[in-house]
Amino acid sequence: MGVALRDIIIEYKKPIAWEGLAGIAAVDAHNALYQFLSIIRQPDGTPLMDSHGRITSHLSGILFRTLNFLEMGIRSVYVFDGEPPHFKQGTIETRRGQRIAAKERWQEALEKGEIGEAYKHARSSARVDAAVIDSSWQLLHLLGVPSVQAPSEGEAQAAFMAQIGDVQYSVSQDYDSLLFGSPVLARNLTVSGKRKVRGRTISINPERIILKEVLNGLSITREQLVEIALLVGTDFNEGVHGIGAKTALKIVKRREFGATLEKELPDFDPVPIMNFFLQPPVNTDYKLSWTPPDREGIRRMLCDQYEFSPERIDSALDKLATTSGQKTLDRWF
DNA sequence: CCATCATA
DNA sequence: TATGATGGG
Repeated sequence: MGVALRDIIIEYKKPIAWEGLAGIAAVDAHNALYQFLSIIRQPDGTPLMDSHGRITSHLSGILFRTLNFLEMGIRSVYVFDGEPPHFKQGTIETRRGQRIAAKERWQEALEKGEIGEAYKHARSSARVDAAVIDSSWQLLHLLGVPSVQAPSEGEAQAAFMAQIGDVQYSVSQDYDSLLFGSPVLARNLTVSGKRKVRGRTISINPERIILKEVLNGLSITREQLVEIALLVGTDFNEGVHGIGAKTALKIVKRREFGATLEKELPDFDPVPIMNFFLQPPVNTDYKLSWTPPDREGIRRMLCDQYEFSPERIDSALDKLATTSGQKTLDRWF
């Protein structure tokens, strides 16, 4: 998923306290939803579902995270993907195949009673489908959180909104929004601050990446960062086998991007993808406004339709009303 | 993922 | 008050 720039970006990832994140955040909806669907599962891999078998993991994730963000002074905007560019087709098909394979392995592991394996493969089988998107859109509306429909890639739309100052930063686990020009990217915005990795619980803290710091630090332009991405591979192209981020950085700084591509991938034309990163299609016709959560509406949707516990929903909403202080909230809505 | 409860 | 285990739908 995304682009493998980790090795050259790692030193520009700075820990950031929650107070420093107060403001408006453009959330990469697909990334967040995938994360929720992937992780919010029982140990054997079964996602949260209502009695009709409809998946509800993402609704739980959206609800608690949105309310927690509000308590931290973060107003989120969810940015949804539109039509993918035609050159993403290969990636889309590869992922589809991987999901199907993972689903089969999940079943096999279950039959063998291998719970840990089952969970692992179940995670990889997660899919953000139309039902997930529709229900997410509906819940966000009830929470009073604006959603924006991107014409194409959500990360590109989020980057645009950050560039023009409508949001302070974009939120995603992927680095693509930097390629699209997002001045600030925030990662690891989990409230619990903990994650299980191979049985161990490690602490995960929010981090911030400032595009300007990356470019200045590496002494490259955004165009060159995109060149690096094209060499290592993106969602839109395969990249050159054997070239990682560090090698790509050297190549690009030596101004050998064109020569390297010509030699290694003579049939690949990078220009359309380059242009897509540098001037992606974006929607400029949106408006952002936040309203207080619609308690009754949320209850009707989550409790009456999806069988959430009313007690849990009430206590989550009560916490927002009291702990943050009504004055603070009134200023937002 | 997050909330909640048991345990210390 | 902190940590770990468990359940949520």
